[in-house]
Amino acid sequence: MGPAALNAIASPRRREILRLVWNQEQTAGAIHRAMPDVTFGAVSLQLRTLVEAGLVEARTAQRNRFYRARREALGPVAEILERMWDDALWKLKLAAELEETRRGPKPRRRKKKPGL
Amino acid sequence: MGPAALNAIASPRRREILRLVWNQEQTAGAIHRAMPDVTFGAVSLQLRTLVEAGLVEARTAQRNRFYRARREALGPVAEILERMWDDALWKLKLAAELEETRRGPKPRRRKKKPGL
DNA sequence: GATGTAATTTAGTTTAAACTAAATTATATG
DNA sequence: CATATAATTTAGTTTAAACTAAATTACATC
Repeated sequence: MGPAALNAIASPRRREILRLVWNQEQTAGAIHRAMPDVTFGAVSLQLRTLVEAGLVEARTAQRNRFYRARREALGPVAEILERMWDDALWKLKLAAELEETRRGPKPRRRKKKPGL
Repeated sequence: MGPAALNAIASPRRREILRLVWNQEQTAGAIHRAMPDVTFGAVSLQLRTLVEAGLVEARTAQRNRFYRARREALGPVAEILERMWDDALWKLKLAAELEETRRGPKPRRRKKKPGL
């Protein structure tokens, strides 16, 4: 548990990802599909932060990249997170939070590719 | 350990404060004097964050306000922090970090008070 | 080697945290 | 009540994190 790990679990988004890969590995694509309010790129960057903090590890297979939590790296904090996720009150709080912030990525006009 | 607590301990600055009030209470002034690279106002705001996260509590006496860590609120994380602070390697790392970032608040021209 | 799929990386933007200076609140003391 | 001390709060700025769109890499399949 270095400071990078403390920083990593401070972000709700990264905790969301951590939760998805907690009990079984998931591909980057599956993780992204589970959180449709952000782009694939954003998910990939957060995965990188988690890997660099040592909280998640990756395995490459063909065209996929499988991620899974390194629960042992969290030590006693693993239990804290599990309690947070299990707690019913918590679930309500999270639902309210998500309701507020999750309205999907704002649609932007796609830049026209300049023909050569 | 709510998410506010996880967020609170993610900040190096707040961990620095937490460390100062870990074993005995300190006045806001003493805390500020121990970190001369930021203003008193900045310290006060971080103290507020820590109190709101439930990690620190305050007691008022005369003109002073004494702060101390609520170690019990951190549960198993208390040990993690203590280990971080005790570890010699850690001390070196922190010293290097501080060397980089701590050069005191940038001096700014004081705005002249308009005479009425 | 063109096409398609999975994911990462880059460069730039937006959002939120941390900070500053100054104003303000509260309490004590002459 | 004026002055001084201790701390907080406010309003605005700076810095850093999170995000986006588009480009790029990597590996299959035709």
